[in-house]
Amino acid sequence: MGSLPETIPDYLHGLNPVQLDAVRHQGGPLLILAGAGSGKTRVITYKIAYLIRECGIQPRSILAVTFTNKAAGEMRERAASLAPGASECMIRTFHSFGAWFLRRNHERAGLPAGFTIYDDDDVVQLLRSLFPDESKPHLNAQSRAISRAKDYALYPGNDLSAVTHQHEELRDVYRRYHERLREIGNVDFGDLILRPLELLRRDEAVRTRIQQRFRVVLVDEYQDSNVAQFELLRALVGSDSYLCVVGDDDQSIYRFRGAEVRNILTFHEQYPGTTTVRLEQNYRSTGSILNLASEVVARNEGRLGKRLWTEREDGPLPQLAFLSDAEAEVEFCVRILQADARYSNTAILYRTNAQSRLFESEFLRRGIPYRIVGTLRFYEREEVKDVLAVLRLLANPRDEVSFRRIVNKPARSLGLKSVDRIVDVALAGGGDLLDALAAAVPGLTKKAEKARAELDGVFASLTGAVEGSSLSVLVERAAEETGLREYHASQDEYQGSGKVANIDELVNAAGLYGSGREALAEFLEMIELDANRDTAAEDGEAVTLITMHNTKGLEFPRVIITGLEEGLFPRGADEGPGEIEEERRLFYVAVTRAENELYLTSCRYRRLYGRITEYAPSRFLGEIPPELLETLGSGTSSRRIPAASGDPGFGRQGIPAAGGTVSDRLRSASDAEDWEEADDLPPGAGVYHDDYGLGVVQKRWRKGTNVMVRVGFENGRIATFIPRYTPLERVSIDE
DNA sequence: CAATTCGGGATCTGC
DNA sequence: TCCCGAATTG
Repeated sequence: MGSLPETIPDYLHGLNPVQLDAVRHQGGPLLILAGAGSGKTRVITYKIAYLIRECGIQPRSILAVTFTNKAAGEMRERAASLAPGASECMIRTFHSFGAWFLRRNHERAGLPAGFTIYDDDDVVQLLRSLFPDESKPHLNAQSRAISRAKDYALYPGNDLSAVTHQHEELRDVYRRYHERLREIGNVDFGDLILRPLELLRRDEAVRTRIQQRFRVVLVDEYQDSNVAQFELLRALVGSDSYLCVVGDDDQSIYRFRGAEVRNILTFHEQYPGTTTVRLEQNYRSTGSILNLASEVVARNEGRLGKRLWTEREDGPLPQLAFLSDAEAEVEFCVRILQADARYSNTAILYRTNAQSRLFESEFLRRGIPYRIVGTLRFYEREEVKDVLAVLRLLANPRDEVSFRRIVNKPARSLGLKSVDRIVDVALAGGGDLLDALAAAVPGLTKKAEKARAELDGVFASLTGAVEGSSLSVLVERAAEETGLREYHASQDEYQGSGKVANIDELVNAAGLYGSGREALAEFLEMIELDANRDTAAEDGEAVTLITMHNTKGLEFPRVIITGLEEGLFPRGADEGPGEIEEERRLFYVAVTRAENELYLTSCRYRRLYGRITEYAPSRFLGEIPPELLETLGSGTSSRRIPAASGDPGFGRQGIPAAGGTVSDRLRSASDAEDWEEADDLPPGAGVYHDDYGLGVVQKRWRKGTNVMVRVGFENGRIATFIPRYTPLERVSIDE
């Protein structure tokens, strides 16, 4: 690596001293612990520029890995503006890097050139064709377990008990899935990491070549990496490569899909000689927002520890509103929105996508413009997946999942039986389904036989078009000649959906690619991996509706975090302490999105599966020192705020309501509900049960004529009771 | 083989 | 409450 320049180049002058250290660091491994809003992207992009401009590193020997395409795109753009050569760097997501690598080495990796990527839905379909008698929920669970196993780099032969309790069953399911997927010649998301890892481990020539190519490896959002990615990184980084990872252990929120916080917590052990740099100055939020965030996350045990600070002033205190129900919550948000002409200043955050519904319908009704980030992903739409299935089948004719998807859509009298016969013929002869379609298939009815011949004609013609015409023409013809376009057009007609428009969008997108098999594979890869590109225009005055997970990396002048109720957020109230810590980190992420103003809302009643359920306020509210926020309408709370205690899973006290506050007025409507039989057992109340001991009421709802309560006990048990029949003694649980 | 109806169960987060 | 899959019927 080049020598340190004597003077600091001009373009680095905007950096603070710690950032500058991180940018100029050379030699051994570097871990940058970058707090929320600490200018992380800035540091990475400046570092890329610095490596190119000052250290004489070839741009093409720099690999930067991110977790989302959005982050990759942003990094690419910003780096290129600092150092023109940076456009030659390889800046990709882990998965997209894996796909690139496999595409380039497909032969050595044992894959056909036209392999495509199966998403979760495809995986379930494949499992379904292997185990037709299993229920869908069960297959969903198996698919999740398999993908989790792959996150941990586990194979069917490994001990899978970490992934599921039914590991014997999973082993068999996983094994058959694994074999079938190899026969088909496609990969799933996990394979995009695992198969490059396998190849690098077993093929020294490939490993040496790639290690020589990438002299510098940068990883963003390292706290979200999983075990397989950790291993891949290790195989990728040679002894003379420079490795720099950037992340924030406090923002690790993807455990459910295999992210392993330990990767970042133990990085310095895995890579001896690591230099650690902490970016703790926050440039985003006011002091009072940061105070609140820090207080909450400080309760987590498993963290490296870091305290954000800011030069900004304290600003207004975050506000907390207790509301009666989700309708009142919408109303509350609307009022905040109306205090400011700029809708785009505000983001409304929620834990689950389902919560967006009420906001959508109300905003639609009132003419409040909004945009939803990341719910319906473009390629997951039915019509898009249909057309893609045709294309994928052209790319890889052994793709059984895609074949089954479109063979009888629109209906052409090829039912399950006939399709099975065709697939059987294919399996008997190498697995090529398009060949089977062209062959004589025994046992078909006259009608089915005619349909088979027709479909064969369609695919023969499309196959011919793969090399001959441009990709957008191919996509167009694929939609047209299979009848999918017409099929969806008629759906549009009586549903008023915009399916054809989406197909057109797909045709458009294909226009950016060339022609031929390679372009086709590249296009399909982009669609699969760049899942949530917004079809709607980004700009314009609109409120943002978004899940907390999706806000990672974003910021807004004003943030409203909704649904702070025990059981909704944190969600995994009945799971282990690890789950709660993860939820707490998610809360931290959500809070630190806010630049100037922060609002928190908590509803007493919420409709769940058509039933009205009463919830206790989120325990996180009890973890905030009262002086750090303003409870709406008065200085005192109008509802029981859970008091924090040493044991994060337990303990809160009943503070009787203080009347006459704004929040009281806001929640008038549904309070009229009577809960006679369990009147002294509202959520948050302490109870004693003869067998289970001390507990806290988590939820209360109606079932038929009975009132039910769900109680979380000190010993970790969760149980549901009908208070009318079960003796539950109301107790005070103050220490 | 396709269309209609009915009943039971429930996606939490997402590359 | 809503949606999907199974059973039923044409």
